Amino acid sequence: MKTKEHILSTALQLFNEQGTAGISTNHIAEAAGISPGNLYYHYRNKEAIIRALFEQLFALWDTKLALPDDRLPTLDDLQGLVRTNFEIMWAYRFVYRELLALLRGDAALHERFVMIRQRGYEGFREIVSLLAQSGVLNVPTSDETVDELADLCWLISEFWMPTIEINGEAASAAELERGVTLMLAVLRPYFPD
Amino acid sequence: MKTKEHILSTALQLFNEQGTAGISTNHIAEAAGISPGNLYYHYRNKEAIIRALFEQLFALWDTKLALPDDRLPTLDDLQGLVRTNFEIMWAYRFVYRELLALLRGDAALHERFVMIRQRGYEGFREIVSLLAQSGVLNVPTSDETVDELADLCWLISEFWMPTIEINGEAASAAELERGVTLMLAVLRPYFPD
DNA sequence: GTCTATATCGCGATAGAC
DNA sequence: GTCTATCGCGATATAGAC
Repeated sequence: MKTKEHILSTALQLFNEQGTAGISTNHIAEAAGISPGNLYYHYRNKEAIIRALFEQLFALWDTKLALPDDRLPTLDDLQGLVRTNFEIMWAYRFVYRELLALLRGDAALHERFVMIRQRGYEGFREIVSLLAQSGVLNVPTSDETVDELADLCWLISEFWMPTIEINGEAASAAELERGVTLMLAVLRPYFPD
Repeated sequence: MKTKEHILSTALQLFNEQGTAGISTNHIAEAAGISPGNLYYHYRNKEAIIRALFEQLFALWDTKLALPDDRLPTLDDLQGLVRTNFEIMWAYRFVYRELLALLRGDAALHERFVMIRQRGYEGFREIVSLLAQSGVLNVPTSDETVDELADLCWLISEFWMPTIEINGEAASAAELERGVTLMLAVLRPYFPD
């Protein structure tokens, strides 16, 4: 299984550097130091490689974005979640750079992505709701404000990195942290006292 | 100049429907009812067509997103701006669906996009600041909260449509309006009284 | 301005030897 | 599992006639 994983990590690097459109299976094979034929032995085609990378991303989301299950979440937990998400998204940055284009070409992947994403969003919604319940946020739990705040936090979590990447330079730690700041700015009016 | 414009509108439609990656110059020519050679007479290559479409988008932004210059802007103006922006982005929806990929392949376009976008952001920043000055928002004009609110409104304005498009269906009017709602939710805590 | 014809290229994918 | 060799295809781009 070593070659199979090597292909994936090579492809990830190339996709992150140059985008999926400019990278062919030949490029990946050459960069991985194997023959094109060998690549096709391990993966049906480029689409399969992209799918496998998405699955790695899904697995990371699944394992690293867990909520504490023994206590109520705090504001720090929420910030940590967003920071971790930024890290994961940076490692797989080609994904959100061309997400809609990638999903349009692969209906099965699209469906799966939407499902996974929905789970992630609901986790977010749950945290905000629990913060409201525990009084960290001064919002009635049943209020639609909870939904709005969750939507806003989610939007930042998903699209803050693409936003700063538009300017061209690599996303610096300081710029990413600005995203966390903005999320807190959204919530700040609801801090008690 | 009729053919030249016809090529553009045909390409726009195809790009919006199927993305730029899947559409070749041959496809565009065929859909436009002209020969491939003729297309190349009018445009150097596909990149040139994409650039021309970006220029159309820039022109729309420039003419349609103007602030009132005879009075202070209102909250309604801000909402109208975002709605208009949504309309424009929908007409050129292929752009934000694969923005970072498109810009990476064309340094000159990238530079120009960043400049135009910067102008747009500053206009936004200006509105929020004026809303603060005129007391529509209860925020000290010099406060960093103005920057945060401007950043948040801008993020919604740019990425709300891509967000809802992830779910796969065409962006409905109701879903787009939700973006306006979220922007108001960001500002609401700062409404006077 | 527009067409047809064509040259060149690289990609995706497979067959068959090792 | 891995390689070499190769086929077929479609995309880009140009030449030259009309």
